[in-house]
Amino acid sequence: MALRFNLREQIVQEIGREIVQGRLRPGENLPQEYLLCQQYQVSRTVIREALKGLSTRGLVKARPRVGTQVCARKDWQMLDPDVLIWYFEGKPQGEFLRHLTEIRAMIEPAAAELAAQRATPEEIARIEKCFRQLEKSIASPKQWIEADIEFHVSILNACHNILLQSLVNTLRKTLLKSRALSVPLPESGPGQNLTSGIELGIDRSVYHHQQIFSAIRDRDGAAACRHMQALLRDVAAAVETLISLSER
Amino acid sequence: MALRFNLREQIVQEIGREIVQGRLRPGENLPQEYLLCQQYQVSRTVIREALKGLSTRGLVKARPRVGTQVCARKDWQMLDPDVLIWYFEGKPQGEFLRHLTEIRAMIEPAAAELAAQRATPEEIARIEKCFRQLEKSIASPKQWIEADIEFHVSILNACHNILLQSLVNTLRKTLLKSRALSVPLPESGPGQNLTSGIELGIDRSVYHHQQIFSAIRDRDGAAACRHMQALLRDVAAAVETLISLSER
DNA sequence: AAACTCCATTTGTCATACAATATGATAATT
DNA sequence: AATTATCATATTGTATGACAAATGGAGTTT
Repeated sequence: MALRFNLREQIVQEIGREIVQGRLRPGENLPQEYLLCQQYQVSRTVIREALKGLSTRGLVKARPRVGTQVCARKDWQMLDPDVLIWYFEGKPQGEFLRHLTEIRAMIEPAAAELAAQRATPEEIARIEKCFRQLEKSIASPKQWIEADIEFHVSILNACHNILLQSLVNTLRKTLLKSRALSVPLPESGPGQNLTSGIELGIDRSVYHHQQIFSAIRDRDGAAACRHMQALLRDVAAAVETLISLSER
Repeated sequence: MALRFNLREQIVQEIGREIVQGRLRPGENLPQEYLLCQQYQVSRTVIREALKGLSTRGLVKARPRVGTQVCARKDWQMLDPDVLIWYFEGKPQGEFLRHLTEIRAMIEPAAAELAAQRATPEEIARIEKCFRQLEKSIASPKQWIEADIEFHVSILNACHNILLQSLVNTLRKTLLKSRALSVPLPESGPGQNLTSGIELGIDRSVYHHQQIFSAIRDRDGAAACRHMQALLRDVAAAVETLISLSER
């Protein structure tokens, strides 16, 4: 067992995975606290604090005399980064990226349009700064991904909608915590064509980003929306490519 | 203090509000555990389990020797329904509805289009059932709101995107837990014109819903998108009306 | 100035006891 | 017989006291 966490956190992770990945099913009772103490060889304090971590995430509900039951899926706080990670760990590679890209394709064009109307001069300057950083990062995949994320976050923040910002922040945290992005890079040996393929895509990507930034700066919402759509079509295609490559 | 909750939950709520509503600021230290025990007149067990609930939501971080610090806002799990409610409690009336409607206007047209492509026959039947229920509920505001929510949820679920479903579920839970919807109804005395205004809107609303359902059934994504946009324009206008009325 | 050692402070963990609560069985009442 | 009231019991909720582990800083050495 990894020692990155304290006892409580380790047990949260273990039981959390058991539930979210379906080995403990909704309605089932967890063993009683004193049995969990024996099972994990820890004190009841640790078990109870771990169960609190799960009940805060809506995964279990404890009641005296009844015990601790696994909640129905509709009660789960799926938008907790840990819950999301546990969930997608149990799914095929790339599934998270696929869903993420899809919801981005729904949101970001409309968000770009709104940002074009609402962004303050400071926010436009911030978007430009992120774009310049992106231009400078085409050589380094790691830096490029970071700069790319910052660019999109800066646009979404310019919408001045706290719910949107919260969603983006959650997805960003999940993306960075998960290994979703660290998968395709290791196999740079035989897949040299993958690298060139990505670089081919990067030129188009930089162009799209430039067009999006210009449109927002010029307060042209329709154009910002259009170019964001085009960019996300490319992203979706790239994700599918990565998935098919990682399946070999 | 309401006794709806156990001690731990009460303290989670109290300190959670202190943080999210800004009376305890990021970087600040909470009092040490033994001091909190004195302050709230409870055992350290309760304090620790409460702090655990806050740290799971990303509001605080505890470290030996250093104490328990309020986290930066970017670390907060804003999409936890409790955190959202605490946050909007500190904001003007209707602020949550406004932000909610805005993010719906970004997402739902695209989602309706996707649903038109992807919905299974069962899901289309479900959407129709929700629409029929809506038609039957025009007389009862309470039932109408429920049916309306179910209709939109059924469309969003037909997109088969777990992230989208999770977001919708979170917002739905928050809406139902908060008093956001229970505000305008009490003042039905002098505001009779409000009622008639809403009923005028309901006719249009039923029409829009009908068009949306038909478009999805007929696999006409573009039309579904168009009609959803029209509906949400009306919703946004209604929200603004309610806000201005509640400000009198 | 940098690295190391030690110390004091705070949270982390353990153990035990008792209180509160919800369920099901049992008894009392109609 | 059906319903209600009571009680016993199992499980989590809370309290208390003790010790362990981790961390930051002061002081020491190089």
